[in-house]
Amino acid sequence: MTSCDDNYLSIAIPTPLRQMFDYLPPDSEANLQPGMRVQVPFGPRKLVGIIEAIKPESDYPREKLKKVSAVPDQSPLIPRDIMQLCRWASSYYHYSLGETLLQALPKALRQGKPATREKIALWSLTAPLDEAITQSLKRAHKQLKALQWLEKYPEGLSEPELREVGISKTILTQLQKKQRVVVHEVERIDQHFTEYANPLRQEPLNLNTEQAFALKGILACLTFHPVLLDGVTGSGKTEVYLQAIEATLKAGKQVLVLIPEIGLTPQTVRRFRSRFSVPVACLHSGLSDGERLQGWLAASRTIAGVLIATRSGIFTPLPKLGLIIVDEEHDNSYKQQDTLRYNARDLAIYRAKIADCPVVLGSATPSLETLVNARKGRYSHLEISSRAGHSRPPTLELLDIRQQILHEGFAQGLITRMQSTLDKGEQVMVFLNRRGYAPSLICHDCGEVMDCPHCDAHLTLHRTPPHMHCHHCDYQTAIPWSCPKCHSKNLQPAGQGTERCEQILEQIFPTIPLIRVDRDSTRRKNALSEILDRVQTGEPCILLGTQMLAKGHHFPDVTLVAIINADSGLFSSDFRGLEKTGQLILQVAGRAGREKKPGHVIIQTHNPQHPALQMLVSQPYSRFADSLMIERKQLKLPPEGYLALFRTESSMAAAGENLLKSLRHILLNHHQQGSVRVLGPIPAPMEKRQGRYRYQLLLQSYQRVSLHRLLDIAVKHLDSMKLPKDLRWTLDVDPQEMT
DNA sequence: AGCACGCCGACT
DNA sequence: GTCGGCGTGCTC
Repeated sequence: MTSCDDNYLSIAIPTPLRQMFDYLPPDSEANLQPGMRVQVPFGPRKLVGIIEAIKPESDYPREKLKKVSAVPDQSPLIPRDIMQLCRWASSYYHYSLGETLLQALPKALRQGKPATREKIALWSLTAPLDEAITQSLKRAHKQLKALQWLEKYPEGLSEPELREVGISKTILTQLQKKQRVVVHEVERIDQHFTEYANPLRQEPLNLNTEQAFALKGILACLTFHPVLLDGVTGSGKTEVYLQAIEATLKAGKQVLVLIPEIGLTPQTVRRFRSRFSVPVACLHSGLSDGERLQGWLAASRTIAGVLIATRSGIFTPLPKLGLIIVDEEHDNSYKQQDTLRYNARDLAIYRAKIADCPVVLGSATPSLETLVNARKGRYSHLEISSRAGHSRPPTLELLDIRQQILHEGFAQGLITRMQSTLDKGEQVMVFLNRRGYAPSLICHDCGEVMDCPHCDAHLTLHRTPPHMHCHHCDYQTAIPWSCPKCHSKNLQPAGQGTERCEQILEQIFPTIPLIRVDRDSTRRKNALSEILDRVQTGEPCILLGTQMLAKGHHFPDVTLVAIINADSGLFSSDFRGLEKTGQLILQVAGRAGREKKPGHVIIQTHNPQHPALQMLVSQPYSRFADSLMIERKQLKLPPEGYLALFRTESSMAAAGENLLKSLRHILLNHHQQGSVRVLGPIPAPMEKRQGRYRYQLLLQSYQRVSLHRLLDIAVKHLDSMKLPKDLRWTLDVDPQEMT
């Protein structure tokens, strides 16, 4: 409620200007509250803004104030807790509050569309499934699967829900033609999740001792407490999550589950939806703007009891929030790499504090940041060291390939092991973190390497379809006939990509089905889930792929995992390179094996004596992490020190460097006591990218507070400068990658 | 960041 | 004579 004195509205506007703008209330008698959406005239344009505060005075001359032109909603779209979260994010990441608040809303609302729930089309069976129908669809695998899902949900399923379980519109239309299914428009149910007699659809599984202990730890109290759930892959973390969610729902509270970008697979959603009868909403990049709005509304109106979302979901209102889960908390995709550069895992901690609820960070390979917090007692540390259902952990082995004859990157020893695994009727997974045919094309006569004209990077050679491709700026060109420098026709691919690997493996194992999984082979919608279905049949095959193989999926019939080029991760210019490599290797390793058939991992390396690799294969992850921590401590690097990185980008090579040089001077003048180190400016690891020159200035400190004080000064300084038109600067607090 | 205003070059 | 290049300045 606003008193009659409060006649000025402070409005957050989506502009990089770091200030609020005052407006007069609209003519209409609206119940105005902070967090409400407004439409305002702003210069020559009309913008959507958020009421940041209602106040009795304004510093701005009254006659110059403009009036709010419309108030589209009855109540705030940004509730108090989300406002608090955004204020914190805005100040911590030194980003405009207006832009922070607006990015917290789904695009449809940002664009001024009404916050209304639409009618939805629900699909359901025309008649119960019987033997005859099942028989008739014996060869139409997918159609039958669709009918089986619909049978379980007599109330009907929407298209997005069906898509999440791998059923496309095409399948539904086919079934509609056969009159097996019907579609009807219904009002969306506005039943709150608390009104379901039993939130469960399916009974929980039995927990082993460690799982039960972990669950108890999470539910020990329902007030704020962060928990690191440190469980090896296959230890049954998800079942612990599900039971913690169950308890939370039964207490009348909602749950937010954050998942890495590629982790939000149909299988994940399926698992949650089959367990719970209350609505499970989800938000991820595969949805349309309209679908995202509906998911957001279901969560913020307490219709959904559970929200599964990727990083931006951290900003979704959940009025009854009672538990946050961040799965695979070490995953890089929690860090936004542009605009507001937040880390959703870190925001999750703050949000749980606001909501006064438990927050679970789950991982088999926790980030060093989280491990330190656990060790210092800020988080409770719950470990699950054994795999659920008595399955044995995978064994890891370093394969020394020094002085060995390599068959296009494969050591003979590895090929032999692959053969014997396939002979046993088991599956093999080959992990290679490089797309394309070869990472470069080189002139055998003069040594010239084909480079991207816009970046300091080699062009990747692709064979299907044949072209040269820059993975940094998307530049594409035909494969050259001859060397542009010496005109020799002797151009040779150098190094291995997945396409080339595929070709080689087909030669070595001509009778074995080979399945390639990378961004190129899975571009088509549903391609990945079709591939995964095929692997699940258990027939012997070779699964070849990139990162995509490492996340979210489990391949129980894979018993041998080969990591082809582990070395590329060992000497990365980024200080987190080793940590990321170790996590990746263990994540890949964790994909394999089951109860009676444990997985074995072979890591090809030229550096078998590398201490980190040694540690990784012979010791638990925590020891590996310890060894990395020593170095971080010595170098003042996270988690022992805090970093902030200024980046510049300009088509003129010197412009950015000069800006950062002047910034450096300002900072050193303001800050002589030396608790913050200012390093640089230096060129970015890839100085030129997309035709622009990039520089960086690194700030490093043991004290977060003094670092942020200095950042305030720096940002104020940069804001006051007028910069050449194409010179951009950004600030990255707690940068994840220094690229 | 947009977007308008404004002041100089090659076109129907 | 006009369309349009992007410099500069403002946004309650």
